[in-house]
Amino acid sequence: MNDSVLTPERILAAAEDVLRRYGPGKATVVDVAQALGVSHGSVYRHFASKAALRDAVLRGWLERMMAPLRAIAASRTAPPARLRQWLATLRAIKRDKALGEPELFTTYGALAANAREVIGEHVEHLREQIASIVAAGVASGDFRKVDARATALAIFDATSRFHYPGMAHLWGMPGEDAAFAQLVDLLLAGLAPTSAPGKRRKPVA
Amino acid sequence: MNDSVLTPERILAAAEDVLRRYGPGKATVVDVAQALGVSHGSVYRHFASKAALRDAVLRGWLERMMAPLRAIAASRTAPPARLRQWLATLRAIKRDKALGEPELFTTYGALAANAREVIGEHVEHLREQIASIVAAGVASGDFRKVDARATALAIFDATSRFHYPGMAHLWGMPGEDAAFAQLVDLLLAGLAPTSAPGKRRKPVA
DNA sequence: TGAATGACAGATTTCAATATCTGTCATTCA
DNA sequence: TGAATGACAGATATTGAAATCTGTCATTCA
Repeated sequence: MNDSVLTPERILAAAEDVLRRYGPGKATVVDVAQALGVSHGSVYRHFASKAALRDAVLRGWLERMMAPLRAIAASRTAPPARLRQWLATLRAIKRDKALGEPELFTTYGALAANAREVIGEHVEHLREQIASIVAAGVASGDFRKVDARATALAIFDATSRFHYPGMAHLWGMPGEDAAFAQLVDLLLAGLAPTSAPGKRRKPVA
Repeated sequence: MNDSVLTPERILAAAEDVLRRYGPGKATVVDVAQALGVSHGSVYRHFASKAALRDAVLRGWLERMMAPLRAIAASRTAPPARLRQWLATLRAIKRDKALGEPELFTTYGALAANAREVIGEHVEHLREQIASIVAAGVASGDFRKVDARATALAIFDATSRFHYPGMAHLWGMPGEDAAFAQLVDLLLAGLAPTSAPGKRRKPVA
C-alpha cells in the first residue's frame, strides 16, 4: 500500500475507507496510517490533527452528495418547478442515505456533530442555491417580490423537518411523502404573486 | 414524609422532584421511594414500571407547559393573528425552557426520547390546535380553502426548526427572531386567499 | 384483607486499573 | 535536505469485577 508518494488525497481516501469500516468511534489515526503502510506520524505531516482529517473527509462527502443540487439550481427549469425539484432532491438524497445505508449515515452524522465550521459552510452553500432560484423567480414574475436571501433562509428552515439529520428517525414513517408535498405546496403558495396570476413563462401543476 | 396515604399523585410529585435534582440518568425508583419514606416495592403498586412513572411525569410536564397554547387556540383573535401568536408562543415556551433552564430541558428531553407514545399524543394535540385555527380562518375567509388538518401538519412541520428540541442548539444564535418572523410571514402568505387579501371578519360563503 | 415490605435474581451501571490513542519531536533514512 | 519514523507524555477509551438497580413475590403488618 506504500507504492506511491504520500499525498493528502491518498490519506483522505484511506481515512474514508477506515471510517466506513470501523465507524467514527473506532477509527484511529493509527488505523489510517496502517492502511497506507506508513507510521501515524507521517499523517500529521499532511493534516494538523485528527479533527482536521475528519473535517476534510466530511467536506468531500458533502461535496459529492450535493452535486445533483448544484445542477438543478443552475438549470433553466421555471423557478417554481425548479424550487420544487431542488427541495425534493435534497430530501431524497438525505432520505436515501439515511434509510439505505443507516450505519454510514450515522457515521457521517457523528463527524458532522463536531464540525460546526464545515456544516456552516455547507448550509451556506445550500442557502445560496435556494436564494438563486428565488431570485430567478422574482425576476421572472413567478414569485412575489421577496428578499431572496431572507426567503431562502425561511425555505431552508421550513423544510428542516425533511433534511435535518436529527429528524431522520421520522423519514421512514408512512405519510411522509404527502406531508412533504403539502409543505412545499404551502411554501410555493406563499411565494406566488398576490394579485393576478398572469405573467408566468411556463404553467406549472 | 410518610404522613399521608400513598397516592399516584404523591409519587408523581416526588418523582418529579427527584428527577429534577438527580437528572434522568441518576434518578432511581429507590430514590423516589426514599423521598416518600416508603419501600420501592410500594411504588410498583401504583406504577407498573419505571418507564410508566417517567411517562406520567413527562405527560404532566407537557400538559402544564402547553396550557397557554390551549388558551390562544380557543381565543377569538382573528385567525391570522391567532396563528401567529400561537406559533410565537410555542416557540417562546420551548426557547425559554431551553435557554433558561438548560439542565431541566435536557432532563425532559431525555425522558421524551424513550416515550414515543407520550410524544405522539402531545404532537397530536398541538396539531389539532393548529387545525382548529386554520379551520376558523377558512371559515372566516381569512385563509384560502385548504384542508385544515393536512395544512396544520404542514405548518407544524415547517416550524419544527423552532420548536423541535433536537434543534435547541440553534435557538440562542443571533438572527433567530428574524428568521422565525420571516418563516411565519411566508406561511401566512401561503394561507392568504389568492385574489383579494382577506380582512373580513365572518362573511363566509 | 388489602396495603406495605424487603429479600432476591437478573439486568444495568460504576469505577479504577489497564490499554490505546493523539500529537510532538529528536533522530534516521534516502 | 526534506520526508518518514517511532518513542514518548498526557489524554482518552476499554474492560471486567463489584455495586446498584429494576421488577417480583412470599411474607408481614394494621
